[in-house]
Amino acid sequence: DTDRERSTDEAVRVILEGMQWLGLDADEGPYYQTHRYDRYRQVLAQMLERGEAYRCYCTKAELEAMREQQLARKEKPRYDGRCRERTEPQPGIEPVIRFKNPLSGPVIVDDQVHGRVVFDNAELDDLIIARSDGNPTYNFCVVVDDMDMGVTHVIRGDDHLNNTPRQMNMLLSLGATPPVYAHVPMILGADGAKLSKRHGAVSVLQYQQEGYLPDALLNYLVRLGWSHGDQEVFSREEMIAAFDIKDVNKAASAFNPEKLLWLNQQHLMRAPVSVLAPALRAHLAALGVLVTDDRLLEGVVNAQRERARTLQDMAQNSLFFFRDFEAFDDKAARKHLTAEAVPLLAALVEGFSALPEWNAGAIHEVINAVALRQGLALGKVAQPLRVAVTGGAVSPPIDITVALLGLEKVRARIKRALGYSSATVANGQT
RNA sequence: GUCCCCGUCGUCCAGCGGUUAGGACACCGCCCUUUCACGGCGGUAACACGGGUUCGAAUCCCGUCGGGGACGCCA
Repeated sequence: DTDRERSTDEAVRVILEGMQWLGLDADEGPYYQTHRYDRYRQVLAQMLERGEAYRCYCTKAELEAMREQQLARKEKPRYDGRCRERTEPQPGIEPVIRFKNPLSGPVIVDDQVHGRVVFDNAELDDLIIARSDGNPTYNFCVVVDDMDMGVTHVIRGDDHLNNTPRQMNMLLSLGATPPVYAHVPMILGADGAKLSKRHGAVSVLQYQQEGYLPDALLNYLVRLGWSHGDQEVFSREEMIAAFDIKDVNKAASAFNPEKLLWLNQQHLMRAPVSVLAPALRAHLAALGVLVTDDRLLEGVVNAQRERARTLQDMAQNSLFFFRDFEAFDDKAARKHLTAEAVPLLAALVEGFSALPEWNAGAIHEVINAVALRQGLALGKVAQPLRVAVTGGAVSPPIDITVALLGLEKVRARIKRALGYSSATVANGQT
């Protein structure tokens, strides 16, 4: 949080809650770099004293001119170290502090993903480690933190690979042993361009809101740049057991929302009711439905788990279980709630009402018997019934749906459907 | 522009000198089926290009091209 501008309470909260939702917990921390400024200043003073860092009095205009010239000469823009020998303060200028990077020689990064990467010190410049207001910068803070906190492994996106030699130089200068580095490939947007808000670079919490399971998101992400045979679906435990940083690829990968959706469904099919039920309850609540019947909630989870790709879908498609639908789906009603359906629905109500035991098996037999008696295919009876009790043409298996709904609601809804049928008959719309 | 990284189906991965180049998502058929799904079977689809090395290259080397990243008193 060394950047006062961007490090808002909200930004911090989103990170912490996102990690918590994913179940990615930490043994210590979190640590805030703003709380450690005294320590950074102490190291800064020490480096200044030892000549490992120096004050730079260059103005922004001067720096800008330098940059322009270098660009014009087709060179990599970088600070030329002109203040290295300048010892006298410049009046009216608050200096920044720069690290005195070695002028030559190689810096070798033995990266766990990329292998050996060699940089030339001549390519590196003296980076600013403290701003003119005295505040330390990120690249310096992390170095001090890595040293102080005994960090052994740094695993981060490979956009940081270029920072590594500078950080190693500072660590070496401070007499610390650099940690092991592993730079994992970046994730690009679905269009192959850098990930942006447009295509997926949203807060982790947004995936929660959209009805993804944390394990599914983790599963999707872990398979980017990594694999374990032909296995696609991993439980959290399986990921942990199979993963090895050494098996990670070097190439960036594109974010594919379709596959995430598929994986989420796979996890929805496998997850225990104990995790799905509360999650579905929350998504129903977001749609304005407060669930009071836990048995029903669990039944719905099991009935819907393989036909929803997100919990949001599941909630949306399950509304009719918890409250009466406002109107029949037009197309479905016109097709199935016909005059021919009236006697069928009447027979079903009769059959259901006479049932000594209320369960899917018994309900199935009633539907079957009605179809048989009328000489109709099962679908000819099932569809009108489905539209009658759910309002639409899509639902879990009709016997299970009816069983979950209960006799009372089923009777009321069929009665309502009979009203619809006779109304259309009266209007000559059949 | 300079430096660094990367390059197998549209996408995610397998492949580690000899394979009909394999799996998954998506897409297209067919099957299962009371709807929708799930599931099953089959199909379309790739080694960026050019040089080497080798009896033999997707696999090794070089170059080209392409993509990404870094180059900030941001992190």
